[in-house]
Amino acid sequence: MDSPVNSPPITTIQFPVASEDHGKRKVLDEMDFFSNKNEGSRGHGRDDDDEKNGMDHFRGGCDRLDFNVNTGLHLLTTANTRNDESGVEDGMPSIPKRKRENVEVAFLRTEMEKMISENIRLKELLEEINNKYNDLQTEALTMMHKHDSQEKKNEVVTPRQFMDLGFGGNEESSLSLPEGHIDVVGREEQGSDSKIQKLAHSPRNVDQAEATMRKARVSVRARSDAAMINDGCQWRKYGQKLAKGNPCPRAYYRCTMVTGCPVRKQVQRCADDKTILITTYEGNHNHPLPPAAMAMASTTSSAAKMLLSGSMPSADGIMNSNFLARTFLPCSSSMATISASAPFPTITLDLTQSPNPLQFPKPSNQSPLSFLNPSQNMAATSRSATAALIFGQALYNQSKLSGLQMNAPELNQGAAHDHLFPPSSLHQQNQLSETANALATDPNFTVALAAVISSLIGPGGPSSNNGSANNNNNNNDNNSNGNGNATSSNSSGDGNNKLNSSGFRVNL
DNA sequence: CGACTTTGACCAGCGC
DNA sequence: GCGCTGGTCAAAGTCG
Repeated sequence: MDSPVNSPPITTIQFPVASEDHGKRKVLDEMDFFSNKNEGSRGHGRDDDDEKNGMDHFRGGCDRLDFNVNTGLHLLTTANTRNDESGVEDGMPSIPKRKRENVEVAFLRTEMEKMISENIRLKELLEEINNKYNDLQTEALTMMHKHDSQEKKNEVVTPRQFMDLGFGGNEESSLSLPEGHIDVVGREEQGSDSKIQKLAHSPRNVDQAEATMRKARVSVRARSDAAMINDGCQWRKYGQKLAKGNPCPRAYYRCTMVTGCPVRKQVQRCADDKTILITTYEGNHNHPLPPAAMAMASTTSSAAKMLLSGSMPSADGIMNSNFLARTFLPCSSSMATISASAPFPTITLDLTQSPNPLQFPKPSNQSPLSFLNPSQNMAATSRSATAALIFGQALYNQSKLSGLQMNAPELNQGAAHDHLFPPSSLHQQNQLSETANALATDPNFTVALAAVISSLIGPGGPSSNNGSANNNNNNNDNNSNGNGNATSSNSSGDGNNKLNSSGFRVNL
């Protein structure tokens, strides 16, 4: 790689970042930008120590500059080098040169301070945006709770459902439940509350929480001819059952990426519409995931956290239908529902309907999610994963609000609104904007999105999707040999790089 | 031969 | 207590 023999010393010396190569090349000191210029003039009898002292002084105060503003330094150094050389060759005295250096140092310091202040300002701006976002969410949750509290009287909750949802699924979500959780939601009159609180604080809380977390389920409905949607994970089928009320068998899979991973999923076709594939996830991965698998994993994890963290509008676990849709996707409807009537708390992401999440541009005659990929041949399963990713991030943001919701002082005050949101388009736009903002600013979202796009694009573009997604055109619905899809967690490494050139960012 | 699927058996929870 | 149902296990079969 490096050819120290033939290359001129100055041109081969790069930024310190790249100087960790093996070989004889010396690891350059932090300020080799400046020392370079001396190498050319070394042996001229110049007072290098003075310069070095000056640079050391500068270095001592500006360590952080090395990598952050190296480009600027490089440019200045280049110019400076020329000036220095000319200064020496022109016989210019060394004192003005030092003055120039001092000016440069002062200039760089000023630049650095500017950057720091800019950084602080941006952080404050981000914080402000987040606060506004949280406020809006809190307001929405408050109104939702008021709305729910009215309906609560007519609904019956089984103790198990309440318990499952009452104390969070994991330690994090458990902690997010304030002590007055039950009081806040006005259910203290229920006899089971004390029992639940006792359970929540018992030594076995962690075990039970884990069990509860595992019980929380995320169901994804998507139209697909494939036997299984491609979520990037590796699954192994361990059972199949004919469930009651559905002629299509239900297949049971467990994650095999790591032995002992608790994540399982059930795949079953909808009885009413066999083109709809219902995939139900349960549990959280206990291992690192390939980027291609992060979409669905983040979705299930986020949804489960939201379910179990008590961020639901009512503590009894009954969430109004379409609450999520109205909260996060005000322009959509009925895309996400939570059901507490099932044996386990289940959130259902319905990706079969027409609403267009986040109002991405949607070409006509295409799937509502086809904005994610211009190719109509793209596997519907991958589109589902992408949409699920968006849902997941929204759910995650929702889950982070649980504490806010529970601590909202106005939570129990009388309800003045019958609707969750006033029919204000401005409100909706603000909320949508905040949601999109939160999505875009979350690095996890970016990473996961990159993973999804990489899985969509694949090494050879949309037509060469990775592994299983490309095989999803099989029309053998009842063929249980669905694990041809399982080994699809590859092609993720370079996929991230392809993201930058995919042009997908335009849609964001 | 190892990994995976198939499929009947087994178990636990729940309702009657 | 019994039966139903969902979920899991594990032996046998299949596949590359």
